Amino acid sequence: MNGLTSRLALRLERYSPLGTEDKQALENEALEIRRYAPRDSLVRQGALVERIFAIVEGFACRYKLLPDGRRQNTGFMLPGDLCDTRTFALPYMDHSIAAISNVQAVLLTADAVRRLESVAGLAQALVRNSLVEQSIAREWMINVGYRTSFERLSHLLCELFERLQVVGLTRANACEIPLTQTEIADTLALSAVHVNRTLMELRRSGLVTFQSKQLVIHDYPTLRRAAGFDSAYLYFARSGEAID
Amino acid sequence: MNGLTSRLALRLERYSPLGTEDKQALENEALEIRRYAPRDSLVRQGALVERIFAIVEGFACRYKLLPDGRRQNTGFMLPGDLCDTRTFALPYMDHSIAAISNVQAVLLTADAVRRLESVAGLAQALVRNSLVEQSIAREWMINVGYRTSFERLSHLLCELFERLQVVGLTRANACEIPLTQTEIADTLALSAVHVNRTLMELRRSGLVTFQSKQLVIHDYPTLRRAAGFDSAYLYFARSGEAID
DNA sequence: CGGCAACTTGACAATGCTCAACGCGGGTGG
DNA sequence: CCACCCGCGTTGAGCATTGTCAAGTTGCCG
Repeated sequence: MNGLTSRLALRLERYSPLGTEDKQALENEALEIRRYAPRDSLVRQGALVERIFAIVEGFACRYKLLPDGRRQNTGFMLPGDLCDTRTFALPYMDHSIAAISNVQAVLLTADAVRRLESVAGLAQALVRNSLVEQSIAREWMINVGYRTSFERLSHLLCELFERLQVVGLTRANACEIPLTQTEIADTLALSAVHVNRTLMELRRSGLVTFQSKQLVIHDYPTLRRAAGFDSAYLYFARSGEAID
Repeated sequence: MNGLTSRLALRLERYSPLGTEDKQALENEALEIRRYAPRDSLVRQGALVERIFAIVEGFACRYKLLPDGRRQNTGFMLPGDLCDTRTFALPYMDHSIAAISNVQAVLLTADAVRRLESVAGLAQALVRNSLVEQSIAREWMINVGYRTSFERLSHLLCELFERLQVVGLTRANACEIPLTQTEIADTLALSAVHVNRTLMELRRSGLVTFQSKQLVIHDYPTLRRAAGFDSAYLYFARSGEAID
């Protein structure tokens, strides 16, 4: 297996064990690779669904725009993340997807997806992948809903760290998160100014520093507690173990 | 077709046309019916998934609890609504489902779901049903995120009205919505007190009255505009027409 | 008739927003 | 090579929306 689909495999393996034939099948469908620069659009709201994406490198995000220009990010797609394979069943996109950093993505056609889903080991992993995306959406509703700015930000950082950890993109207690404060604001439904202040507060309280895209977590237990973070909603099995 | 699955069929038909054999298949699987009183639990967070639900009568809601007792409703299940058929692929529920009013639900086993999905006309409708649920979740993220209390409430009322309309549960410009102000508050991430004030404001401005569970919309065009409501995310085709 | 849940209203507090100004750094064009 | 510019981050001051607390009312059900 080359580097291209290895993150995808790492990710899917947390949902369901994969054999070599499963990984090979992934590799076989990784035919069309595309690169995107920050802010490039992958799909736009209202567009027909002709390809779905598997993110191989970089951060992308799903978002919706309000008529007055406000923007809400409804999900992040990290390396190893894959769109719901059933997306083809709807005629148009209800939201947009754009690159945040430099992104490399595998484009999959409906046919490619059909072939992948017919591979025994992959089928379940793909289904679970979509279900977890829904679970994350529900958790985010709580995040932008009842949590305070401090909890929101802490929670997002915990989630990003754990999701990156699964695909091998963290070092001990640090990782790279290529988000601007404005992008975090559009995710947490806060103003950019307030994200800045909250980030300062996190720094002053010694829990976390986040500067020049580098996240360093100084006190994870306290951070988790402050965020009310319980990773159950991510459904990550320890690698090599069954999820249930 | 008896009354039991008729709402379900009405709903699914908006996603994909159904033939008589499709409706018959639904009817055939409606074996286990259960009734729930307000606040009864249908499934609890953490529980194993053994049955999924199709709501035949009444309102239910999905929700998560925060450790300190705050509660966030993450979705409503109205008559005709059906859980994602793939829910069985995850080992435990990440959220709970409870009845809001008196509820009548059809319980479906994994086997029943498999049989339904093998019926040509139903398969696509079931897939779209789940995708729309995800689309609604994204819209709700915006709702609890950037919208003001006035917009939030207006938006929720628009959504509920249109969803009920599809299953024939509205009269001209009115419908029954069995929600308390506290339940609305837990949905919109507002305090119950503020929901009350906002409801008053809607009433004073002549857009809507909502009293003793009866919603009456006096000026729908203005309400929609105030809410920034665009029903595209619900993906309802006009009955009898293809969705795309 | 009593009791309880839901609703209503007022006063006050607080979290987070807006506006505004300024620093900093990297990229670009003269 | 330097100067400028622009995006991003930082900070302050004042304000607004919404939360909290508290008290009181209404209406239904037993």
